[in-house]
Amino acid sequence: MTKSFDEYKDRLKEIVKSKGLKYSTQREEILKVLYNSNKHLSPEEIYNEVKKINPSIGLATVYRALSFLENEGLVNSISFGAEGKKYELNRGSHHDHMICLNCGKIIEFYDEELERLQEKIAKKHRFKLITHELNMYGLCEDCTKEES
Amino acid sequence: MTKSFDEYKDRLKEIVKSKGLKYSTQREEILKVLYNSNKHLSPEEIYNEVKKINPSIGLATVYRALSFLENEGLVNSISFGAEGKKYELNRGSHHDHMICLNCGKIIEFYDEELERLQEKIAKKHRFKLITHELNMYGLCEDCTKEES
DNA sequence: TTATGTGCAAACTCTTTGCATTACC
DNA sequence: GGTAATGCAAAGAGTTTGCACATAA
Repeated sequence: MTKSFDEYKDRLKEIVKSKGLKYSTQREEILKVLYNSNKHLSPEEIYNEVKKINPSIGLATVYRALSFLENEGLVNSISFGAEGKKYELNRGSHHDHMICLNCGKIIEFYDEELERLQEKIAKKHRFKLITHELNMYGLCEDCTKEES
Repeated sequence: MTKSFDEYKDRLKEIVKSKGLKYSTQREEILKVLYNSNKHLSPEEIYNEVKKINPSIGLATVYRALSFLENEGLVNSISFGAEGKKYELNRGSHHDHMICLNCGKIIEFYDEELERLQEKIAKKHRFKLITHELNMYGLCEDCTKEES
């Protein structure tokens, strides 16, 4: 089952309150854009989306809000080679990514065995694993066909 | 057994020749810096190292050479979250990385099972895997002790 | 000789920061 | 009313590009 936007909004309110900070509609709007997107968005893309709701928002606010939201764990970022950072809403489920080198499509996946194996590898090196990022690059189904 | 620098140098000469390009000492010097380093270096760090050998080299040359060397497969880059791209000599063996969030140490590792598992996952999604990058973030042995 | 590679500086892109103003508590 | 957050513009950091000159083939 998928969470409603209000649940994320409430979580944001909680965080803001617990830190003695002030609530702002801008942060909420940015969160909403990420909620409504099923893709990973760059700061610039997020900025353009939010402007549709709130034309007077500034790019700096987007950057500041994204750092804030990421620090608070509401949002995750993934960084592709040269293309820079992209953001997605943290929907509570960890996953990794396959990235098509031809069309840029991103396939998210989660594999239990993969998670366990990483823990095992970390342990072998006496490394305390906190998080990880796995990006698999190649060709998606459509682009494989296209190639032939 | 570990390859001598001349082997990398010869490979560079081969590539340059086969493409009808011209050999330059700058590219060789940059390759040498990477050969002598056991760490991942940023373009800036590489620039500073090369300047010790060749004080008149320009930063732009370093960037151009790194792109070239990476395209030709002599060098690999890995991109950490915000810290940008770092480069290492491609010593022929694929590996992944564990990055200590406390001291920044990078542990390289290779795990056969992990490679196989990724192939399996890719196949399940009809994805043609070409390459991948796995970064595991956490605490290295020393920093785990320090924490207690 | 001729085209590639280089060094320098300027241009560009992406991100952060300072500051006056706005808006939440 | 006091302080955090915003919007704007300017500053920074990192990287790329244009151009004249140097250099390998």
